[in-house]
Amino acid sequence: MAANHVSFRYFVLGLLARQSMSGYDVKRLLKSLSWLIGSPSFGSLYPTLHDLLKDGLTTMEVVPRESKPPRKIYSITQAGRQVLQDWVDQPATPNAPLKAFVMRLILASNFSNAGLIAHLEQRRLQVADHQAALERVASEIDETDLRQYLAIDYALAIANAEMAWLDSTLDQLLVQ
Amino acid sequence: MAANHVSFRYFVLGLLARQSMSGYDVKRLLKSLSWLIGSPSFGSLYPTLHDLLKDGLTTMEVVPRESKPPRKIYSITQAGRQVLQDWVDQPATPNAPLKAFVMRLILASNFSNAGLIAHLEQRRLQVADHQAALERVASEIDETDLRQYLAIDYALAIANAEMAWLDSTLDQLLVQ
DNA sequence: CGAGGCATGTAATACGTTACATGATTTC
DNA sequence: GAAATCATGTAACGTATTACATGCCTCG
Repeated sequence: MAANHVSFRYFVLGLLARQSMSGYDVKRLLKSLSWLIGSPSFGSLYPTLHDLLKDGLTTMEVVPRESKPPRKIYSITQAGRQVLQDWVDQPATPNAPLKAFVMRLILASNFSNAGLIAHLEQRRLQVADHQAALERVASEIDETDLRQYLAIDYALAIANAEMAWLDSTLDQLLVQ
Repeated sequence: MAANHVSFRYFVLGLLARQSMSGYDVKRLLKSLSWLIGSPSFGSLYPTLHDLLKDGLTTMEVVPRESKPPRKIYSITQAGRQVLQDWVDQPATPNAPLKAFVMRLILASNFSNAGLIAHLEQRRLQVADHQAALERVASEIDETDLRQYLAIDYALAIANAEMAWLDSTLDQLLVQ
């Protein structure tokens, strides 16, 4: 139920776990990371912040400023940290989109090493599946039209790069 | 206005331009390509198909089968091809998500060489921007926590791979 | 004999974007 | 002096997912 909403909610909570900040700050941070995960509009960000507050996962402090609208600084609570930890420790859903993987990757780096490794290994399995599926498709169209092959070739290039990164990163984490 | 919906609509139309098929066939095809673009549910696919038909961009033929529900085969019309061509020839929106790029890449391979090159060059500019943004973020956090650097490193690895693919593919297309 | 694929479709619900509202300050 | 950034928020609207409804066939 509502996996996207839930993960975005927790992702925002995770950003607040690193550092207390205002909604505007969250937006700015998200924008700088927007390439692979996108950046939600204020229309969904502010209500999310209000929900987290209402559920006791954050607290909010109004910081007034002279002749400017006051900033509202959100901080994570103990309850919030617990909920976040539980979420990060959960195994990823089987066919999670790239976006979900990256969001968890950003947060997982704050938590247990074992969880991080599990997360990467889970992703490795998925990427391997995708590679196989892409190669299957490639073998079917290869001979007909080179132009049609472009998109598959692109996807394979990305998948191979991701696989290489996962392998080398897992190596480094396991050696430690 | 509703760029996502519009592009998905046209993307389906583009798949029908390659080959006439049923809604179920479209779903299967989308699933095989689902890695980078996702695969919509029937709840949005069937209404989209109905819309395209209603707007005269496709025709539909009911193919009955003994003791099975009949299949509904959709084919693109001349009007549909025109609309599709116009859409493909449009320059990509400035900050289009990866998904939109891939959808257009899949379709662009069916159309003009010049349009395809323009599409790739447009994307090249965007990826270069992203690389710069990621490196800016990387330089800010580098020294503090190596674990936090992971997600940035991941994104950079993907961006670099995409850049390499774009360069080599553009080379090939321009030589011809 | 149950699970999953084939094949279509609708309705309720949840989600997200766009547009609106307000207003000072900084940058070109 | 216009445009962008800072800073918050709500309401209308569009879009998508999930769940429901139906039913046969095939593979293990």
